[in-house]
Amino acid sequence: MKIDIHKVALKAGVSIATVSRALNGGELVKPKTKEKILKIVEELNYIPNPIARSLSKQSTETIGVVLPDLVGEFFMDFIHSIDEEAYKNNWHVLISSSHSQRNIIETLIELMGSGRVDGVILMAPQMQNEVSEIIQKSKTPVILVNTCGEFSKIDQIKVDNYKGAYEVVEHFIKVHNYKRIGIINGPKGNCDAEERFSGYLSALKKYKIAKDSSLIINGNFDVESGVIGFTTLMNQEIRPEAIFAANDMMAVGAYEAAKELGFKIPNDVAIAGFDDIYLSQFLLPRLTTIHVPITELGIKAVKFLLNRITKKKRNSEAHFEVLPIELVIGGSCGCRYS
Amino acid sequence: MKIDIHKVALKAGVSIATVSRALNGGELVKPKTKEKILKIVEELNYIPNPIARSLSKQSTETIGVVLPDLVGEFFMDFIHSIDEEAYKNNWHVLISSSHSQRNIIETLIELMGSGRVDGVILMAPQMQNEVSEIIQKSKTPVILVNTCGEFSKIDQIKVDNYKGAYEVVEHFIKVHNYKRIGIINGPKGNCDAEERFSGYLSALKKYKIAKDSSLIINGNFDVESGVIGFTTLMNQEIRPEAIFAANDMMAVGAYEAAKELGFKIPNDVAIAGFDDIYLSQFLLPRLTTIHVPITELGIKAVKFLLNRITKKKRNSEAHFEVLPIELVIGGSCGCRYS
DNA sequence: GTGAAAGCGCTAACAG
DNA sequence: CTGTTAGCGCTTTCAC
Repeated sequence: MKIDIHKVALKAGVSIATVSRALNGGELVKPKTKEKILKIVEELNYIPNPIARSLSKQSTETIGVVLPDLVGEFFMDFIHSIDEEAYKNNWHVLISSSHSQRNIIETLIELMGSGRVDGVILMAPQMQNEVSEIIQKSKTPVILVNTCGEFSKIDQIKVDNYKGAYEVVEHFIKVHNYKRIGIINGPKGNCDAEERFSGYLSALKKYKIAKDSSLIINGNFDVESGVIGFTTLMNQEIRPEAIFAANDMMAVGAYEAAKELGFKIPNDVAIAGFDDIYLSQFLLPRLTTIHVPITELGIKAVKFLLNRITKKKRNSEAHFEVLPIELVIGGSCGCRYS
Repeated sequence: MKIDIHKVALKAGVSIATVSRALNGGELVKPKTKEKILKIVEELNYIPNPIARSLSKQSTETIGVVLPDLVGEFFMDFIHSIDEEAYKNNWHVLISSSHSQRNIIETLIELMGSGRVDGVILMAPQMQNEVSEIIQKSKTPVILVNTCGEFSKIDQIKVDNYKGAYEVVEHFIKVHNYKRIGIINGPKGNCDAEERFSGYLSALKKYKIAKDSSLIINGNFDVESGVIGFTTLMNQEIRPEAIFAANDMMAVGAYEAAKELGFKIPNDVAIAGFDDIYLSQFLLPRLTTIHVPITELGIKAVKFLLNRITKKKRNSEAHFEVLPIELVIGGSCGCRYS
């Protein structure tokens, strides 16, 4: 038998309003009454219906998370950190991903318009400008994660792709004295990829190494394009001494191709990646890469979003934050590593 | 400005009931009227409030997923497949995991009692019997995934752990003629682990190899316990010729320990795992393991659950299904593999 | 302090 | 075919 607030009220000999107050507000109810009610709630295992509550309060106490995809531990870690942080604040989390049949914009619009969530965390490295307009028009607070550009009224938090790439390349140059440094890029239009590429270029410039377009290969963040990228680079007359793969998955592809083609890492060519995925520590030699603080990203995203929602800071300055990354040295860059 | 069903009705010059019907039922509305309404809905970007709808219909069209944890690609893949399948049926998915502060039972009870979902998929390899009672008492349909035992009234779907383990060990014996086969077990009380252990024992028995308790080590499914397990096994006077790690993570630990201690796989000792995680294909040599059809598991879980919910098959026989696994041959068992 | 009653936005009889 | 109306379960004024 479904037990509702009326049953509790009946058994306690009070009105439903009092039950509601006892459960929420707090001190507007006589302690004795409250105690009695809570006891009965306990006995009956009464759980207030959150749907009804949401409808009445016009707030759901849940945040939506819109992701480009639902694959890999990277997103899992992100979700996990969001979930934990939300739970600490007694909020719920609704995950939405762009399905095969549906793109991110639709997902976002439906989520914001539906009243199903009070705010959303949007991770969209390939965000079109259209999206920012939609968000600015909406009354639902949104925080952008790993998006490019800066928007006047939207909170934003991201990882320091530029610096990460810069540090990798600088490490190649300063520590190992490599001059011919190739890069396997991420996909066009992907903001993470573009920032990483820009970090690569800056480092070269800083150390007065001329940009050589034969060393710049396009990839799209998957293993396969790492294989192709590596193969292309190493099949040239003059080979690179080092290759920066713009993410670890492509670095994995590079390892595969190296094995296939008989190149030794780092003796024949050094490799570095970006992301510090779990797998990267098991590659032989361990991959030199950039650690991305994904957990911190999730936690902070929740914090700022909740701030925006509950503190009614709807009009305050947009928050913009870039999280620092960290160079993780493995053996693939030429450093000795055990 | 929030736009609701009244605004649509007003603009269309009909009652809200008609709008509702035009949007839902279908053919009880004059085509002309319907068309007009739909046009206005479009214009206004009206999205029916799912909260209100749920309250009214007493159904949410969302399924809950309760997981032991939110870590690793295994769960990510599971979630992904559930999400896709649910989306195909226009259902939503709510993910709940046992948080650091809260156990799986509480999570389950709250979810079932709240009215937030119409049914739940519960993955609980360490399920206590208490849970099955709770489920049987509840009116919310639940499907159990990867749980031990069989319960009269609860749908259940799982992976064939027993057969998987059996096949691995049989492969060791029949193909490679190993006699001394060690095992690094999963945690006590974990059903997957127990079934795998039982498969191991059966295979030994079948081929008339005596059980040797010095070859049986306890682990708990993490890398660390793989390291310890391997080390323990290989530090004995008489070493095993092969080791079956009850999951891939522990096999990874075994690889690490092997490298540390200077053992070559598979020459000094053969290794096999279980799960076929993404990482396992990048180990050198590639790990021989058991592929678990996680995607199929998710899809079927959704299908049976929706069946139970929508077809009102609340009383029909409980569905019990064991999904077949598949032996994946790498080089770690001694087979040649490129 | 507590109760009565008016919604929250929508669906589903019940009339017409 | 379409409108009227009574809920769905809860929160929240407004009275008392």
